[in-house]
Amino acid sequence: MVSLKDIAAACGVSTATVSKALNDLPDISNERKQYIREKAKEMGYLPNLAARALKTNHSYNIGILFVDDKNSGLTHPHFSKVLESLKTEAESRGYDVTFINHQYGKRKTSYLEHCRYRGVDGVVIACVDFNQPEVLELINSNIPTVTIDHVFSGSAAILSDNAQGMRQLMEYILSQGHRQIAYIHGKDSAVTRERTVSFYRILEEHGIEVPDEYVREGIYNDPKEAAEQTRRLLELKNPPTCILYPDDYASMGGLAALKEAGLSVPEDISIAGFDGISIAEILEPPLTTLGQDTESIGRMAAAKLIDLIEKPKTTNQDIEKVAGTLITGRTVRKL
Amino acid sequence: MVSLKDIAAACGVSTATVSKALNDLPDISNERKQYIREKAKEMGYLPNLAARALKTNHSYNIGILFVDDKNSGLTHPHFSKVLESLKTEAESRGYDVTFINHQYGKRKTSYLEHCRYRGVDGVVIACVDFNQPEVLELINSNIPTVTIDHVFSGSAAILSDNAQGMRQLMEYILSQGHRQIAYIHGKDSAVTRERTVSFYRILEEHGIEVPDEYVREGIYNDPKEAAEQTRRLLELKNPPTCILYPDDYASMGGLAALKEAGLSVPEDISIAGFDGISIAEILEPPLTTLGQDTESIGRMAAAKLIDLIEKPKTTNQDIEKVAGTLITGRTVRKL
DNA sequence: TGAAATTACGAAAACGATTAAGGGAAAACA
DNA sequence: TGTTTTCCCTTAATCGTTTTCGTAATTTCA
Repeated sequence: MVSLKDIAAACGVSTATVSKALNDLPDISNERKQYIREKAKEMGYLPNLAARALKTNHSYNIGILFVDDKNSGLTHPHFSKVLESLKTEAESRGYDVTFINHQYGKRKTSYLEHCRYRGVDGVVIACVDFNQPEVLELINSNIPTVTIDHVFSGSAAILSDNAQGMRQLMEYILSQGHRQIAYIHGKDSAVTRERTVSFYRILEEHGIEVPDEYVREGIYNDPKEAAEQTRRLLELKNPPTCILYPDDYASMGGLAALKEAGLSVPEDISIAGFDGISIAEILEPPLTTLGQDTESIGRMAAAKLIDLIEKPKTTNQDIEKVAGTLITGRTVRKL
Repeated sequence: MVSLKDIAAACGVSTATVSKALNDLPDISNERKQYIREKAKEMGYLPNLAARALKTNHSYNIGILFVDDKNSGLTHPHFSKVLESLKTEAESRGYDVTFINHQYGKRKTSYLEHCRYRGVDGVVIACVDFNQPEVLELINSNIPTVTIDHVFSGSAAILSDNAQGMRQLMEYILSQGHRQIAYIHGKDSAVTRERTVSFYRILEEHGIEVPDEYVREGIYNDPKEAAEQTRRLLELKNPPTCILYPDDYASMGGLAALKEAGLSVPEDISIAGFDGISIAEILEPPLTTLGQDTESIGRMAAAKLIDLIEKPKTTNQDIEKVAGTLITGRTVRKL
């Protein structure tokens, strides 16, 4: 591997000069700067990141902390898309992405330890239980953090506009004439609360009362549980004409349960998901859902974190909302 | 951050001694070794990876090169599961995982350059066009590599046993009485060839002739294309009783096309996928498919690569096959 | 008991970069 | 002409490890 020293030798200057030339510092005459840069390119020079990191405490590496209940990791139907876009943005700014966890080699480490050990410059936190002390420890550390879908003092945040999304979805369903709308929501979390509150508010605005049995707790991304809750809803004396699921993936479980019960969607009963994962659109009929702007969420999270890393002056407490888009699909029929 | 120097000071020894004690070198008396280790733990010492990497040229970082035609990245329905298991295994052995690509910051880099720059200790290569010169350059470099689903001289490989998988799937379909079996395969690749050859061979073994129109080229993980090819098959004078798709995800496109054409599965026509992605089992009816052992593939790839990194004596040319499992599902009916 | 071998440690160089401080030469100024 | 600035460049320290080599102290052996 060619190092600064080699270039210095080839150019007949000191390594300091080469370093400055390559980093575009003002301390070097223009012609020499050009010459050195050309020579470096010609020699195929690649800076040694380890050496640079050692000296500057800057690794060009950002961490992702992402641990959902179901341990889906990279296979999470919704977040894998966010991650993909996050990764793309990070890469385009010269950062690599490392997953943070607490199993490291033989020993358990805290998230913070893993971050320090790997020397990440910052961390994006998504989809974890934000009340875990371990997570708090990380957020309260001096490592810059950006959280997704959760606001935390001491951390910037990117939020999907769940309330507005729920509104778009509900307004559409209501416009199709539905009045008996059930909602199988996910486990309690900031996102869940936001959506649920929005759900109740919108119905109230329309003067519609919701029977308690219509609102049930399910589990995010758990089709079996969604199927189970769906069966419960079907047993009601007065079953809903439309069922909302916590997410698209769960809604597929609901769909299966309905089919098993001999009902067809949307002729006999309507359903809607949330997220807009890619499978939703290739179902027949395509799923009615609220498409989250995963591309923006991921990109903005990376961008914000890197801004925080590179210009720490930026306030640590800004929050950006990302709007979703209604995907009409065909699983909600006109009554 | 506490460094070797701090521990050395606290223990009244030199940094060399501390380093040796922590790395369990024989050059240190046992009692002192114990004492130093305790002190280090007590002080919350974490080694500085950058410094270590600089000195040892070992980053405890492995690269993943993974670029499919559809640029699905982390959202690839099948490989995301392989990656997840790969990542888990790597982490359990103290390695982090970095994605390799050729957009890095502003400039384009070759895969090899990215690897050298990030200083990865080895690379797992999957799902790329193995004929690209860039990929060859990487494989022929001195960086240890493991390829998935492709054999290359100069690289270890983990292979899914596609021929055997195809056999299991076909034998099942044949056992259900099907004789008119169409196959929409993916674009040409080692995997595609292996499956296609197996497909023809098995039919031949059973004395069944395949009309040319029954074997069509589709695209992996492309439901739209699968739908299109499905429609073509339905137009035939003598349409098949069962359609094989390149993968489960594509088969959902086929399923939608069939449904649109007013056919129900499996009553009117049977279908089968390949891979065994999680959605397959929550469809109603659940998809008949060949489940690939993604867990093993990912784990073995990571394990082999790390073995290669840590004990370079291991031959560079060993190949392991991973068997799949038939997932019966209910989309192939008995004729 | 004296020589050889072993053990346990430390001093110091190195890895490849960044960067503060210093200095020589040219340019600017009086 | 002498002094001050300015411009470029070098020297050298430093980041936190690992590792070679030297050596003092101890043990082993003849």
